[in-house]
Amino acid sequence: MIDPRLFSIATGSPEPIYRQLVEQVRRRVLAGQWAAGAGLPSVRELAQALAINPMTVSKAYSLLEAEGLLARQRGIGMVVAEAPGQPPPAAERLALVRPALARVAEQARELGLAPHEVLTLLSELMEDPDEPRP
Amino acid sequence: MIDPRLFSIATGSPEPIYRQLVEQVRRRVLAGQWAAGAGLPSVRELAQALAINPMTVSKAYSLLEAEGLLARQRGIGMVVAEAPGQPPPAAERLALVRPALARVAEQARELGLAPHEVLTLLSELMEDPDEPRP
Amino acid sequence: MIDPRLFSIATGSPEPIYRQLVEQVRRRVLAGQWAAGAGLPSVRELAQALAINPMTVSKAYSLLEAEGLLARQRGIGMVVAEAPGQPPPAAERLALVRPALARVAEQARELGLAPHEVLTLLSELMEDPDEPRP
Amino acid sequence: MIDPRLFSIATGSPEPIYRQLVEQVRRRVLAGQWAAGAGLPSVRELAQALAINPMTVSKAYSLLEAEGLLARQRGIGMVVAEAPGQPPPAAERLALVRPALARVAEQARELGLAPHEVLTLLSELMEDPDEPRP
DNA sequence: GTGGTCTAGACCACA
DNA sequence: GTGGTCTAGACCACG
Repeated sequence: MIDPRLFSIATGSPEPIYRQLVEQVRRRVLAGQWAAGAGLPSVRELAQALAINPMTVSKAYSLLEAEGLLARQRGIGMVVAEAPGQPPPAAERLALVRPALARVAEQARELGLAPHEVLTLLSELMEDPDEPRP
Repeated sequence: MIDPRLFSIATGSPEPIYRQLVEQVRRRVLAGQWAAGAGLPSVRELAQALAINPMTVSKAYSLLEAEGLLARQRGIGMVVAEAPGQPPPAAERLALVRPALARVAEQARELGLAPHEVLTLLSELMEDPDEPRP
Repeated sequence: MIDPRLFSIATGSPEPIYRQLVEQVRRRVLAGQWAAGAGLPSVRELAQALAINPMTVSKAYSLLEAEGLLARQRGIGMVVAEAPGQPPPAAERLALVRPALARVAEQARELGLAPHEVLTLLSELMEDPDEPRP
Repeated sequence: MIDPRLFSIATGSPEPIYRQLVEQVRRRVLAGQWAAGAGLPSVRELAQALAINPMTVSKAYSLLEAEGLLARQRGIGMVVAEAPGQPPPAAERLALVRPALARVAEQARELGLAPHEVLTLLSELMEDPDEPRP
């Protein structure tokens, strides 16, 4: 079973808890970090580990089930859904960051930044996210 | 007067409309793209152009006035405030997109994307944001 | 605004209330019975009309929004989403009844019924659902 | 002994597994497809063949025994009970699919489908259920 | 044990 | 006014 300690929520964030959970799971499943069929922590267990209400976890799980990323096994719990046949292609995963990237690009243009400035910064951030600011 | 068509809102975005407006104006003023004293569209005019509630525009203008970026001129409307003294250096403007860029970079890494894939996409988006997806 | 009295729930049914609502709305939207942009009853209003908890209505609306059939207009309420470009083709609507039809066909075969017997019955039911049984 | 491969369950269906089993058996016994006295697969064997919990099979068998369709024979297992007297007429068996068929017909009408479209689809499904979708 | 559903009530952000 | 989120607690069906 997937370790409940792999999940985390930022209580101070404006992003709702259930959505933080949804996106954590979605990214890990799409990236293939969890094998198909792997069992997720039960609603009650994860709720206790995160000190939140079980319904909040349940809501996240339900949305992921509707999305087809998780499957319900009755009496067992939630498991990672079988991939529809193919491992997720890079193009599809790339499409997931496109909207956020487009928003940043728009902001950079509004700030009058040159493309190479932004690209250089992104390159650094992709290589080593924890690098101290110059 | 500043053209209302320069403003845009993404209705599908989770970001509130008033904040989208605030940050668009803030970035353009900080980038020096609008001269001090330039007049902004009236609340009613901008609200109609964007098909949103006038109260939403008013809220954005009020926040920008409180921040000192806009000033209210009786009988004229909102104008761009005098620059506080110095034109902002590129490094400082670049720092404004750093958090958003870092967030995207983290998501991309979680998705197992290679840096060059993301950089290529950003490069395209910086050059021509309206380019149709392949 | 769409009349709340158009909605109905069968309290005795094993089908959950929120799902009854989801499917009622889905069929009507897909059949084009409601124009794009038409406003749905507010959560509170529909909840009161049906004498159920507002969260139950909210859950149904949220699922329909995730499915893309409804859209949230902030401060206004839920509206029927714009069709992606085309009115829903008959083939797509037909596909929606395929699983249920396949299940019935399987049952009929298990009962040793001849195809023409079942087809005749369905034909009657399609023409006049309230016809008394022979 | 009745071949365990005659049984099938749809894991994705909202219908509980034990009820899928109960109704499959009930239909086949009523249709006279299995002779009285024919032996059913053992609980363990069927559970393994369907990859489900033995308790689920046991529950289905118990319900069918209570209904009088199956009988428990010591040392042998479950067998098909003696027919209550008369072979069931076709009209009676047809009545068993009527409710499900009426439900599908109602959904099809709500979707604005023409009777002949639905009848054509059902005809295909009755002839060859495993035909690939066009 | 598992998840699902519904209720009741509180608080929040947005328009 | 709108919907969204979270909590708490109850009951149910399934395995």
